[in-house]
Amino acid sequence: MANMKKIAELAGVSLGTVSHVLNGTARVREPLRKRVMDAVHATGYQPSQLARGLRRDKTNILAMIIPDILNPFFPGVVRGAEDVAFSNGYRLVLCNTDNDHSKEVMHLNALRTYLPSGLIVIPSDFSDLTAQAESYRRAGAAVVCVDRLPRNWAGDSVIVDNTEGAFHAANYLIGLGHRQIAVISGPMHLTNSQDRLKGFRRAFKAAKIESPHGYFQETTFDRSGGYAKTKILLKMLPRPTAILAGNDLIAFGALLAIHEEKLHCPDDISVIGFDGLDLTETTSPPLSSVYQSGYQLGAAAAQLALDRVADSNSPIRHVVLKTELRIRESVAPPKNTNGATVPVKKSRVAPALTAQ
Amino acid sequence: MANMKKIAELAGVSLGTVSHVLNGTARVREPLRKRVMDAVHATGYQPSQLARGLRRDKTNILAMIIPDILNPFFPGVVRGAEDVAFSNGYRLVLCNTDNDHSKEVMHLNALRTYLPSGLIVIPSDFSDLTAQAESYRRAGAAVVCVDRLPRNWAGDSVIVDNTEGAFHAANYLIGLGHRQIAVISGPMHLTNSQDRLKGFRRAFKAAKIESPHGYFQETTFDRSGGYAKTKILLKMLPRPTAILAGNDLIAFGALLAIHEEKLHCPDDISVIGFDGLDLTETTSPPLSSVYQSGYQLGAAAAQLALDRVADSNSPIRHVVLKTELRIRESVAPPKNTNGATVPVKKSRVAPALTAQ
DNA sequence: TATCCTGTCTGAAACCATTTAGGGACGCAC
DNA sequence: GTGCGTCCCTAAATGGTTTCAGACAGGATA
Repeated sequence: MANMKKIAELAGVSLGTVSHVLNGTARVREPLRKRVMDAVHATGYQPSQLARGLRRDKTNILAMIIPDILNPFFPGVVRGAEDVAFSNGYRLVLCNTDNDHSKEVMHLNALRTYLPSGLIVIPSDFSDLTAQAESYRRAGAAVVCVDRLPRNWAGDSVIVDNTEGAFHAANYLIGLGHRQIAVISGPMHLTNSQDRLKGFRRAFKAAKIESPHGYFQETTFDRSGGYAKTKILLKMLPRPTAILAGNDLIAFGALLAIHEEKLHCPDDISVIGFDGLDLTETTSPPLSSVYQSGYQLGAAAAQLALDRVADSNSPIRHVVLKTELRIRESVAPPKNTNGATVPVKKSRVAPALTAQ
Repeated sequence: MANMKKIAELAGVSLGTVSHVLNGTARVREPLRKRVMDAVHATGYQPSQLARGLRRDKTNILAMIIPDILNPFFPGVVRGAEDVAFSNGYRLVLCNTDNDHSKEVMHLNALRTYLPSGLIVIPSDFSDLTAQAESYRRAGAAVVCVDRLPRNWAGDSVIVDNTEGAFHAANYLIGLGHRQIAVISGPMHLTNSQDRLKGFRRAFKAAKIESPHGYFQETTFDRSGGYAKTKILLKMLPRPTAILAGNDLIAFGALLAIHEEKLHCPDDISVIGFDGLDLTETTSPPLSSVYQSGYQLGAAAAQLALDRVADSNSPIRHVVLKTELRIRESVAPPKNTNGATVPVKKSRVAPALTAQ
C-alpha cells in the first residue's frame, strides 16, 4: 500500500502539505492541490485509519451494543445506524449482550482501545451504562442511548413515545367496547415497559376501568413469556376480552396460547402488540400493533452520535419518535356474556384518531 | 489511559520486556513477569489495538459483509460469527450491501485501511469478490465466503448442502403422492439457488416426473416475489398440488397468494420453504421448511477465518453443513381431481428418511 | 528603492503506543 | 579465557497529524 510519503514524493510536495490537502486543514493553492490529488488517484492511496486514529486519539468507528441481533426488532435499528454511519465515512462494530449486564461491561471495556468516536447502546437489563459511559465521554467519545434508558441517564438518547403509543392502543380497545383488558408487560425494570404501562393505565383511568389484579402480568420480551402468561389469563374469571402485549413477541405467544386453548382471536379475545414487526402481517390472524420504526431509531441515534462528535458542547438531545397504531385482524368488539356482540357506537378508526 | 511506558516504569523494566510478557514472545523470569502483571492489574492497562495493529499490520477485527441484516435469515449468521469472534478477542464490523455489487466494492475498499484480520462475506449479486479478495489475501487477511459462492471462488467457504436439502423436500412431497409440483426458485445466478434446483430436479427425475414448463418460476428471495409467482402458478392448468419455494420468504408470499385466491394450504396445495426461519412456526398454516442453521454457518465461517489467520498456508477448506427437513402443517397429500385424497403407501416421515 | 506584510509552502521534529531486531551483560561449563 | 545460553534493554520502525521556524514571492506602502 502506498503511504503518505510516497504521495508527497510523487506530487513533489512535503508530507505536511499532503496531510493538509487531504484534511483541508490549511489553504493550499490549486495547482499544488491538484498535483496531490492526482498522485492520490494514480496510486489509489487511502490513509491508514490506524495511524490516523492513533495520532488523533479517535477512529472513524461507531460501536453499537445491542441485546441480541436475533430479536427481530433490532436488525432495523442496526441497519438504520449502519446506513448513517457508512454514508458519513464511519464503520459500525456490532456487539450482542444477551441483555446480560456483565457482557455489556465486557464489550464496553474491550472496545475502548479501538478508540471509537461514538457508542450507540441499547442498554441491557440492569445496565450500569451511566457510570461506564463517563469514562468514554472523558476520552472524547459520544454515547447515545436507544430504545430504553438506563437509570439516571443524562446523555443523548433516542426513544419512541411509548406512553402515547400504548395509550392509543388501549384506547382503541376501549372504543370497541372492551372493558376486561389484560396487560402482559415486558420487564418492569425497563423504561420502555414502564412507559407503555403508563399509557395503558392512563387510558384505563380515563375510561374508569378498574382491572382485577391478575389482569396485569409481567414477563420477558419473548414469545414463551407471552405464551405462559396468556395461559394464565385465559383461566381467569371473568376472562379478559382483550390483551395488550408489551411487544409483538409477547403477542405472538398470546396468539399461540389462544389457539391452543381452542379459542379464537379476535372473536373470543382481541390482541394488540407493540413494535409493528413485519411478521405481524403473516401471523394468524394478522396482528394489530403499535408500530415503531427501528430503522429511524437507529438512524437518529447514529446521527446524534455524529453530531456530538462534531460538537461535544452542544446541549444534550433527547429525540422522541412517533408511533403509529396499525390495526389488523386481531381485534374486534367483545362478545358479551350471551355471546352476542356489544354494540359499538364509535366508528372503527375513531378511537385512535380521537386519542390524538 | 495508561500506556506501556507507564507499565514499564511501574514495574521497573523496559518497554520491550512489557511487550514480551504480554505477548509471550520471549522468556521472562518469574519475578519480573509478576512485577509486570501486577502493574498491569493495578492500572487496568489495556494495550492500544490501534498502535498494535499499526505495528503488526493487522488488527483483531473481522469484517462481515452481508446483503441486508433486515432479511431474517442473516441475523443468525451474524450472531454466530460475532460470538466466535468475540470469544477469540476479535470484534466484528458489519456492512450491508443490499445485494448491490458496487456497494460491496465500496465496503471492501473502505475496510481495507482498518487492516482487518479476516473478511466474512455473503457475496452480493454478481459479486466480483474473487478479484477483490486477492488484494486482501496479499495483505495477509483471511477471506471466507458464506451461504453462496461468487464465480470461480477458490478460497475457504461455508455453505449448507442445498442440493441434499432440496432433494429431501421434493422427495417428501413425492412420497405423499404429489406429481404436479411447481418450483419457485430464487435468482438463478446465485449458487444456492442453483444447488437447490439441482436437488429438486434430482428427485423429480428419480420419480419420473416431468413438469410443464411453467411450473418453474424464478424470482427474488423475498415475499413479494413469491406472492407474484404463486398468483401465476395458481392460474395454470393443471394447477400444481404443491410448491417448493427457494426460501421461506418466497414461501410466505406463496401462502399469502394462496389465501387471497380463496384456496387452502395444505388441502388444496402444499408448500415447503427453505431456511427454517423461526417465523415458519407462526404462519398460517405453520410452514414446512428445509432448516439450515444460520448461526452455525456464521460461527463456522468465523472459525475458518481465525484458523486461516493462525496458519495462512493450511489447505483451503470448504465446510458443508447438513440441513434438516422440518415438516409442519403446510403439507398434505394431494387431492385427486375428484377431490378425494390420493392413497399414500409410505408413512408420513418415511420419504425423508429413505432419501438419506 | 527599501520596507513591510501576507499568504503559501518546506523541512524537521515531536508524538501517538506498540513490536521486534540486535546487542550486551551475566553466569556457568569447559 | 572462551563459548554459549538466558534474560533484558535500546532503538528503530509503523503511518499518520500537528507544530514551528523559516523561505519566498508578490503587492502595498513609505
